[in-house]
Amino acid sequence: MSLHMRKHLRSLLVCLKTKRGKQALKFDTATMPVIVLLKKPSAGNQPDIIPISQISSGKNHGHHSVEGRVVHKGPLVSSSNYHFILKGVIEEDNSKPEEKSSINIIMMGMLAKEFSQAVNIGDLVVASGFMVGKSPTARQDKRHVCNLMLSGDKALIHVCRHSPCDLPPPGQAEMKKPSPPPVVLTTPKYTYVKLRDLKAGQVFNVYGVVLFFKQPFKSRGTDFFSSLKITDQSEQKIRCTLFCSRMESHPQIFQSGDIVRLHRVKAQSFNDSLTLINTFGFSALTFDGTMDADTEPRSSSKTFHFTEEDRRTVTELRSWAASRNLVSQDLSIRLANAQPKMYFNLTCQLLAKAPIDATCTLLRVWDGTQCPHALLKVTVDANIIEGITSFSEEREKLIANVLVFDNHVQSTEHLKPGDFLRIFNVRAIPGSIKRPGLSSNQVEQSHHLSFHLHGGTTYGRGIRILPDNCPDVQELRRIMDVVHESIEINQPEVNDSVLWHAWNTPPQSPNKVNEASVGFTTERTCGHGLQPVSVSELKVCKPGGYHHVKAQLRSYEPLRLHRALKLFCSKCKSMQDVPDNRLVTKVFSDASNGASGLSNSPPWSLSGKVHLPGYLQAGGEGRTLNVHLSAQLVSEGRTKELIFLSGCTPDEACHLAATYANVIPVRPLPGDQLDFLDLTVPFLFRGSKRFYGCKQCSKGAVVREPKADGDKVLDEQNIAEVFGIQLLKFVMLLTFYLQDASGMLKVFLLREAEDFFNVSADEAATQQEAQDRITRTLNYFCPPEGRTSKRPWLDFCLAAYRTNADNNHQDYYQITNTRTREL
DNA sequence: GCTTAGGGTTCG
Repeated sequence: MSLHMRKHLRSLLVCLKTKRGKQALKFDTATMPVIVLLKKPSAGNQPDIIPISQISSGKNHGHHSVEGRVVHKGPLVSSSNYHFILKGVIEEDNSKPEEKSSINIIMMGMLAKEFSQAVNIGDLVVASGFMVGKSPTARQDKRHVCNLMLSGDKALIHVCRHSPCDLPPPGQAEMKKPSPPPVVLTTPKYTYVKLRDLKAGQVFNVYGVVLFFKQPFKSRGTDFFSSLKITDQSEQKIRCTLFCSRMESHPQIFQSGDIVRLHRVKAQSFNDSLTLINTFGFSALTFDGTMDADTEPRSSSKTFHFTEEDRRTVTELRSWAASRNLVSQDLSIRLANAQPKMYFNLTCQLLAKAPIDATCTLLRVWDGTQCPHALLKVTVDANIIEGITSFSEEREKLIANVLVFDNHVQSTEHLKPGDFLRIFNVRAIPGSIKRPGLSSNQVEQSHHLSFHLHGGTTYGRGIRILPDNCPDVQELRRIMDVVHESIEINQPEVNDSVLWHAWNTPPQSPNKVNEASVGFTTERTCGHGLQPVSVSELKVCKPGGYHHVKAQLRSYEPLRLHRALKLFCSKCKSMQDVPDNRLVTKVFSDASNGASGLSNSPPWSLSGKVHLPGYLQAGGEGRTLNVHLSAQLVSEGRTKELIFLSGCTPDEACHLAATYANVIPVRPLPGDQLDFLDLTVPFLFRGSKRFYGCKQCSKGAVVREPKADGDKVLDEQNIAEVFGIQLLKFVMLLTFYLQDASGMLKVFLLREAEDFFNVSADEAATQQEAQDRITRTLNYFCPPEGRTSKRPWLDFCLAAYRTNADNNHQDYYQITNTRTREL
């Protein structure tokens, strides 16, 4: 490839990139509508190229493309319907005069814009995914009687630059650089109408909250069909009937309450009410309807138009829907709550699938919870199972067999083990049902549940794969991780593993181990006269209030207990992880490298050097650090109360904290000022304790001379106050998964964690003994080597609450008025 | 080529 050609292509691609950036549109190079190629695509990679003369409006050109050289390129025109339109003409090379070998091409939408920027007159292009229409200008321009219309997802234009002669001669390379669009474009603006204002026969763009939906399914015709009912602030409920040849072009609705944006839908009267039907150029975006959820749209198209105003519309619809309690009946439940005869939506992970017969497929799924009812066991020949064929006994208890019938068998074909699914309108069927094709040696149980997805699409029956970024999937993964870990720990063969021992540093004092062998229990300290309820009863209680339960601790997280420690800001109420030691070391080291060490000292300080012995450094010969002392404290003989260190490591700060009451790592600023290191790391070392400040609430914190009036002791409180630092407090946060015969319940241990363990978070942060007590307690409640029967039954008092931000009516529970007692 | 389906529980 010649140099000027490379240059030209580079400038072309750069231009595409920057232009896109300005439009703030989503692009994926894989589906970029205009693709610049160095070679013509090989025959296998694109539809058949047919001669332009063979184009006819009566033919199906769905699999055809045409090739031609661009002989005319019109201006890019802004259009209210399609955002942009551009007309061009392509002509076949070596064309015969008697053939109609030049044809008008009309590009719409982003394709037009891309074409305008990327393609020049003289370029050879291959167009595919076009519609064929009658050319209204055929008489005048003497070109082909048809024109090619390119818009939407399928439309594609390849620009072929396969030989140097396609490129401009060297001298013209600069001139041929794509110029800005020849028309001044206004920002395209879509207008949306409220559902009450729809008029029959007209095409609209609308927003709506989904009240009901059916997954797209193959119609008897050529398209996938999906149906939904939406509403908006105008209180009108409107049904939508959508036909798209591609499954992905349908709105990707995961649950009722999702919000859809539909472009180019036509209002039609059907059965005395208006229905919306998609028309040419239809596109859909879908948003999570949950308040405060991400406003990232779900779309199969990479080139949708999405503005801040859209974001606002979504937010408004969300809060409106929340205030109207529109989607109160959430049919999604966990296996733990499945009851006989229930219809429900199951969000789960597929572990294995197996064809039973032509009308039935078995899906083996789990959602991390255990169904309280005995489940149907299905015996299937291992070699027809796709996915994991056998599970441990513990794992098997968590797996549900879902039998999928008739039309849904087809939609299981593309499912892969590991996929996260939502199965809509599953039915829990009690008792034993004979199924065709199943061997007779299946275990019959008197009271078992089986799960069926019946044929048909009533009530939105169907299966959908949920993408990884879906919040429900993330939640599921998290639960599964915990359950998975807890199952692994319960496996005897894993019990001795290095991992397990690594998590549990052996208790420091052997005496404590003996004490621990006696065990622990919990007791409630509240005066509530409440009768304990079962976990499943508790879940159906009205929100709020206190509840007593008797349950076993099935698992907890974090399993690595040091991660239960958090830093809490009492001012902004934020909670953060304690920074990892490697991160702390890096911040210290960056600060040392950035400091020259030669700056002047603040006027209030006495500066000097301190020598540290070599054993602190690996193989080092000792280090000399820059130190600053408060002149006033020194004059009062209180030299050992406070020292500022610059260029030190965290270990060195710790080491000096044995000699000096307060050690503050600093870095010199230009001039004679000192500054704190990044507030990610401790700003103060006192004895074995490290103190952190809130980044958010400590803006404007400065190192200044500490005031130590009279004999006032300098501690973390008054040091933080003097410097303007908002001190963070250690807290503990654990999640317990409590279980009784009726189900599993996730509860938090936060506010009263210190009372619960009878250990302060500060102690847990620094003292081995405190850490041991927590570890021993949890090991007793949830024995790593133990089976369910070994877990003691524990009494809890729980406070139930709903957070304001949450609109999916998820209840949360926190352990309160409960403490552990040594037996 | 211009339909397909147009919500309201099941064969198993």
